[in-house]
Amino acid sequence: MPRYVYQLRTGLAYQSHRLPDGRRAIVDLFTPGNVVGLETILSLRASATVTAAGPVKYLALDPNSLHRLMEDRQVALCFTSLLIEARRRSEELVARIARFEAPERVAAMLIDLHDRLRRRRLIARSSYNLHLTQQQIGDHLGLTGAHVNRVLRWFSREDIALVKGYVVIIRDLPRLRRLACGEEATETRRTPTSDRIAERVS
Amino acid sequence: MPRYVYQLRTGLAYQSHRLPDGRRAIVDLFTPGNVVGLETILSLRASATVTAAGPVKYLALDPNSLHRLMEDRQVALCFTSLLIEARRRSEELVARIARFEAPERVAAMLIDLHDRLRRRRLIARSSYNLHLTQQQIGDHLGLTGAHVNRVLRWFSREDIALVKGYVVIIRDLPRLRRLACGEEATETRRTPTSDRIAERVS
DNA sequence: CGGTACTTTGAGCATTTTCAACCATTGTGG
DNA sequence: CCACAATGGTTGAAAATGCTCAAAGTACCG
Repeated sequence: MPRYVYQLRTGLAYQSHRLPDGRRAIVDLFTPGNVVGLETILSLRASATVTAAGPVKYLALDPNSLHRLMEDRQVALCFTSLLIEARRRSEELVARIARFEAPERVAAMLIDLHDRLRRRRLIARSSYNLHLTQQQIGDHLGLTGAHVNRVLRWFSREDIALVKGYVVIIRDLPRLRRLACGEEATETRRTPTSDRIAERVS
Repeated sequence: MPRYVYQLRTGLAYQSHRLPDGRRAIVDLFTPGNVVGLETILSLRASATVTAAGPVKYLALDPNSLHRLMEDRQVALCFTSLLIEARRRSEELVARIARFEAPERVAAMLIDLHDRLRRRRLIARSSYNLHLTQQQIGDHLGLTGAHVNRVLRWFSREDIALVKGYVVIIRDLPRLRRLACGEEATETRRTPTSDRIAERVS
């Protein structure tokens, strides 16, 4: 059953999977400009749910208009490019969750959103709107809401970033960025062991 | 700099990211039929490395032939479909790593590969070839090699599946499948608490 | 053989979860 | 204006899952 395709205009939306026992994973975040439901290009059913996080505006494309648009080679290429972009987002998220510690994950998410919004000139003075609860952030990063809270408190104490009431204020962008790249030791990280260095040069 | 696109014919390959301090994440596994390097369709540089896991055969497409092929609408659609499939793989991997416990992650990987190979009739009697070290499996699932080992020993003791010397033998497919869906309690999982059930029905 | 790469295992430890309680804010109906 | 319920944030103590490190075992290969 073909469905609509949406382009987000303002606000934030996310795509999530839910497990039988209630666990939830938020597998992608959408910022303005992102297109939702690209898999319906090929009339495939969506496997996941998309939810608006807070108030959003979007542009809806019905399946017929979409097919007409896809006749145009340029438009088709553009959609392909959006798909490639979405895939890269997913891959980076995998790496982030698989190999980052909690503070790095949160930092990476904050930086990622900062950069995406900034590229669209939707950001002023390193502050932006993030309409997600700490539980939702946890579901996105593979953490519990409680632990997200602890990390955010730590960011706050260290004056790295403040996240309060759906607003993010980045106080130390360079440091946050280093954290987001796994280049800065977190609270308790040890220095690399000798064989980890050995592995690097091999 | 446009590069080649490859279709894997036999064997296994993977795409990985590496962090500055040596940590590695294997963000996608390729089985026969999968296409590697799709992002070069749009002349984008690849951000990740692709590695063959053991002996492989593949078909290489140089950028020129690729562009000629893409003239054909049907072929272009086919590539789009491959991209959508790749994206779905990534999303499922995110959910798996974010919300599954270690045994579920390993089970999900084994089942996923089993199903993908079976669809291509590359599997006989629930046994197949998996040319990955336990360390590589860990890098794929966000675990350490040592812990992957413990999970595999447990699968072996419980006679769920045997993974030895790059060969997987599934002994209890239904149970492995239940584990892979998060529907079966692992070693130490408690029964769902009442409010988790409450969340489910809400 | 010696070497290399991988697996296996144990002991101790760290990060993160669980569970529980309490607080803050906001909206709602009386 | 005041309960009040509902939602989300904050925090602590205990538990656990998974990690680190180290050592020994196995298998293969030149």
